[in-house]
Amino acid sequence: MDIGDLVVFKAIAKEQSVTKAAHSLNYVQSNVTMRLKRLEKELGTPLFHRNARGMTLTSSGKTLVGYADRLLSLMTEAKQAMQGDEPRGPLTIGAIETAAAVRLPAYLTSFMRRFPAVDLTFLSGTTESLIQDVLHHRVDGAFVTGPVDHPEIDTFLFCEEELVLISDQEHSPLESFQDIHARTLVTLQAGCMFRRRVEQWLAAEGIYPKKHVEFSTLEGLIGCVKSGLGVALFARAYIEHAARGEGVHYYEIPDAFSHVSTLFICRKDEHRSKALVEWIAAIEQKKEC
Amino acid sequence: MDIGDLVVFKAIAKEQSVTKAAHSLNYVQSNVTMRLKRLEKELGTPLFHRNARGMTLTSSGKTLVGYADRLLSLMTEAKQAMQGDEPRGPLTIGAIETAAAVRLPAYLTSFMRRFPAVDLTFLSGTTESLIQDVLHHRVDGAFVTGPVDHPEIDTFLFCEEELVLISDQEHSPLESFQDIHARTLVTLQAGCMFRRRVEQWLAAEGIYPKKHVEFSTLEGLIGCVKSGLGVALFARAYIEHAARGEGVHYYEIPDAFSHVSTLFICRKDEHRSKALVEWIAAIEQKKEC
DNA sequence: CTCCTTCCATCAATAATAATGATGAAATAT
DNA sequence: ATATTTCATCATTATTATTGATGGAAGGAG
Repeated sequence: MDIGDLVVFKAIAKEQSVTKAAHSLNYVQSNVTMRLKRLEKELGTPLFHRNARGMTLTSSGKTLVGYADRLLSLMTEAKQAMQGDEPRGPLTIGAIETAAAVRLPAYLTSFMRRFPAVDLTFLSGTTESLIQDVLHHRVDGAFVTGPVDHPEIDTFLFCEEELVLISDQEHSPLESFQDIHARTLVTLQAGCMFRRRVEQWLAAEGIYPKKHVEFSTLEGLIGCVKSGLGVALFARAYIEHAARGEGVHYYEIPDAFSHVSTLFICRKDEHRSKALVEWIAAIEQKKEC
Repeated sequence: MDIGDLVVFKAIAKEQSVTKAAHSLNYVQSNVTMRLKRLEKELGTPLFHRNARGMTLTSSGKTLVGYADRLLSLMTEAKQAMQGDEPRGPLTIGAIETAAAVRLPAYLTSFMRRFPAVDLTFLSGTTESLIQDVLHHRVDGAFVTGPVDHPEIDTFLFCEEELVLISDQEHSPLESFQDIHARTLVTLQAGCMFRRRVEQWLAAEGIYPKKHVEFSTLEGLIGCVKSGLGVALFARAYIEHAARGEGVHYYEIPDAFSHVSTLFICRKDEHRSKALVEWIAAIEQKKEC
């Protein structure tokens, strides 16, 4: 069943005449007749009564008018959904745990409020896995730890984090970083930039923690630090946010290792959906403030 | 936006590959590529990411999948609505007042229960106007007073009515039909078979009523007879039905004028909708009982 | 690293389909 | 009766869809 035939059919039904329908469609009469015949043949039922003065719908024809209307309006809706200026449709964003936790929620809420037709999905991963996700189109973009330098990827600075060393308040405060020798180091799983940074720093300082425990979630990690399991490197903003800092000591570490940038990345070359364009625009606008 | 293109698009989305989609559709690969390109051009947005190993949906593509599903299933539904064995769609039936009043309601109720997908519409008229309505497709069929003899029309006996003369009970009962000379004759509007029959009969008897009042509805007519306005010719079944006979005398008239058949008529040659075929079948079945 | 395979895009040629314009037949209105 | 209006049919032309062959780009295997 061809859509064009349905348009022709509707015109005939409206004009109650093949000739008039042909005029209104800027077709020749015989063409309209042929298309109607094809439609009737395909459906196996006459759609019009042929009167001497024109055409009137049969029972089947009346039924088809309803379906034709629905089909054509659904098709129009589909086109508008694809072409409309308003962003809509799915937008899948990846984020490392740390970014997802503190800075994103507020941003995300305002975006969803502004573009309610966008169907936002989030998933988390490590910087490395997210870069692969972006390259393979598994996500439209992702928040990762900088720097990222890849010929296929565009980067946008989202925020800068300062890493601090955290420990619990039950143990006596650390006198110097050398005290870490006697403590357990708690990190997220391999691949997390926080973990790589802490390893770089400790290697530079010549410090080797007594033990190493690996966690997969941020909340789990911070809970363990609080309960005295060990020390960890963490984003200051996150610690200071929402009273998560209670029961925790924190210590600044050297600048060279403390500064971590969170970037939003997406593929460079590709066509970007309206939703993604707006998402990036919102990030750049936020940076200005 | 061509439906065929949407089918091709869905195949590509399902197979995540132009080549595989071409195979599954029994097309050549280049053809599938072309159709996809056309669709993307028409919608002004890429629908797939081109990876080296195949195709993955873009954001717009994901949106379109939803619409394509809806469109295709609506189209299938439309076809089934047109071709399905179950009667459905509009069925417009005309009836003279007398038939519509007594005999039809029960029949109609059972039909609607049996074929809920049929959208039944009723309208009333005179035998003459209804014959024209049938010929001009304004109704699919009609109940009229027989006999009907027209080369384009098929007839089916619906029921036989016996006409009786009715008068009120306030006046003294009629001693003979000659008493009608002194009474008012109440009829339906011109064109009603009851009226024609009463005129034929009275002419044959040489009776000329004092006055003549014309009504347009049955209930109005019978109400007026009851209140003593005059006499009328009426179907016995209707008078005896649902206590309408209270307050009314009735008198049999000669056989030659008393028997009236109610026929169902419809166009002879035309394609008949499933609903109409069932409607006629039900009438013929009823006759057997 | 190179070859091999797999995938999609492009293009020219052909097959299929749609649109046209002319003609005919049937039914009304003049 | 005649002119007019209607839709159907048909041959012709224009357009579009499909094919088959070729090329380039990206992984995977050796």
